[in-house]
Amino acid sequence: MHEQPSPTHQPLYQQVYRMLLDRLASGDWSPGELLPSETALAQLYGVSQGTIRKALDTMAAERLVVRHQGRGTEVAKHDSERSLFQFWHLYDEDGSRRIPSSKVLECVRTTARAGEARQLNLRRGAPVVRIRRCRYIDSRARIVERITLPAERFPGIESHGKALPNTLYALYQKQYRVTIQTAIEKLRAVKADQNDAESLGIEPTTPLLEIERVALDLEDEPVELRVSRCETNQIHYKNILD
Amino acid sequence: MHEQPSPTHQPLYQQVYRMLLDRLASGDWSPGELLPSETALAQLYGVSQGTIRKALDTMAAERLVVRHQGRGTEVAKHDSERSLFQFWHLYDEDGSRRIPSSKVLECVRTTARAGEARQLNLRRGAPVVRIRRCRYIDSRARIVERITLPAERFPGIESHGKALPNTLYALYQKQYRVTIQTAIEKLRAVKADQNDAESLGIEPTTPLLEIERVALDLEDEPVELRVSRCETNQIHYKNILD
DNA sequence: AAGTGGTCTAGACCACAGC
DNA sequence: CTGTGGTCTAGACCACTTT
Repeated sequence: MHEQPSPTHQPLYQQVYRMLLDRLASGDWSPGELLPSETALAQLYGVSQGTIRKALDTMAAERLVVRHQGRGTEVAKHDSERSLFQFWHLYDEDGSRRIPSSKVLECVRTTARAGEARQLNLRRGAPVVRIRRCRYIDSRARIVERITLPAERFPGIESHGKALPNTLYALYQKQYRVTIQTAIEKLRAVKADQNDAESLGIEPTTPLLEIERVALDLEDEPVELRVSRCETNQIHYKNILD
Repeated sequence: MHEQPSPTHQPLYQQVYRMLLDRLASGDWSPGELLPSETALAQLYGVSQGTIRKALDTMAAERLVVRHQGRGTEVAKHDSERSLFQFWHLYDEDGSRRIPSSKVLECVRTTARAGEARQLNLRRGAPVVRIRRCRYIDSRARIVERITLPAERFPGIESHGKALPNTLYALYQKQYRVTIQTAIEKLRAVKADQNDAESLGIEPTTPLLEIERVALDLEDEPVELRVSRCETNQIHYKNILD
């Protein structure tokens, strides 16, 4: 079905993409569910199957959905595997990913500092939940993390206390209907401070890799701020440019 | 045109992609040139225009070619803009990319050390060219780099001496027909050594961000090893995960 | 005006999953 | 066997660039 050549003309498949994304974000379909088939969607939106296909292929490329030949198109789930492959960049010297374990040191509700408020797009003093945890690889403490969440998006999450699960993104999605879609990281080299040194069992002034991550949801709203400091003697951050 | 359903069956568009990639790698078309039109390629390979389109769209997604409506499909060129957007991840605090200037400290032909040989897929002691340079942002030295090239792929490059251009990838492509397609980076936090400290005008033990990059050509052969050490007070490494 | 890539459609056949 | 997504084709029309 064609339409008016208006000044704000967008290709059909982009319009369909937008509509499907909105429905995903509003929770019309849950992670793990199957979307209607291509032919059903084509009828629903009054376009050809090829147009639906192009929209779905785009969403698959962005990992919003997973296509299964013979089965259907599934809404992407934050199983531990996806978290690992999309959001975990720390590798061992031999090139293998190491799944760290975590120990929560602190998990409290408080108010946003100026920097946190700016990065999470909140007003200053807005309620946030702050988590500090230490992460272990081969039972050696390698990473200290400070995580800040807007309390409004995660009501009552602080009640988990120190029993918070290791894979937070799966928790966000399952319990709070928040899907992490993108993350922006800033990396710097810093000196370990007294706190870092104690948590990691190293001497102060040891160089650490600081990773400051802002995670965005399906609608590109920032929903998590995470600052990780890593001891990079045995591990490194791997990035592929292509 | 369909073909036999053999056990090694690959979709037509992937076969076409492969053939086009081979012709690109072998230099049948030069960077900046226009490929034959979709219809011409369709005739040439005996497939439909849609199949050619799918292959070309894939190549465009990988930045191997650039599509221009009304003009044609161009072989991607390593202008400074592309180098900047694909391979430069250091940003200012305000979020803008800073183009550094460079001063070459050393450019000599020598033999590969064990580590260099391993990463560049050479035998130990193979001839290499080693470059050391210092890079400046806002006329402050921020980065020291050690670059290692397999001499066979870049014959005579050492004769440039200290007059090497700032944008090396454009030189590789233009003068040596080597196109950098991918790069794999490993990031670590390290202490500045005596050399770093002198070059950057900082005190030893200052934490530096070390970026170890192996750059690959169109055929995924490693063709450059580059170790950069950056002072990250005013700049940071930015990475987007999506 | 001619030629290019971009969008959209319709229909055929194949490969795979599940009943 | 049915329904799903994956591949391939053919043709129409549009938007853009060049001559």
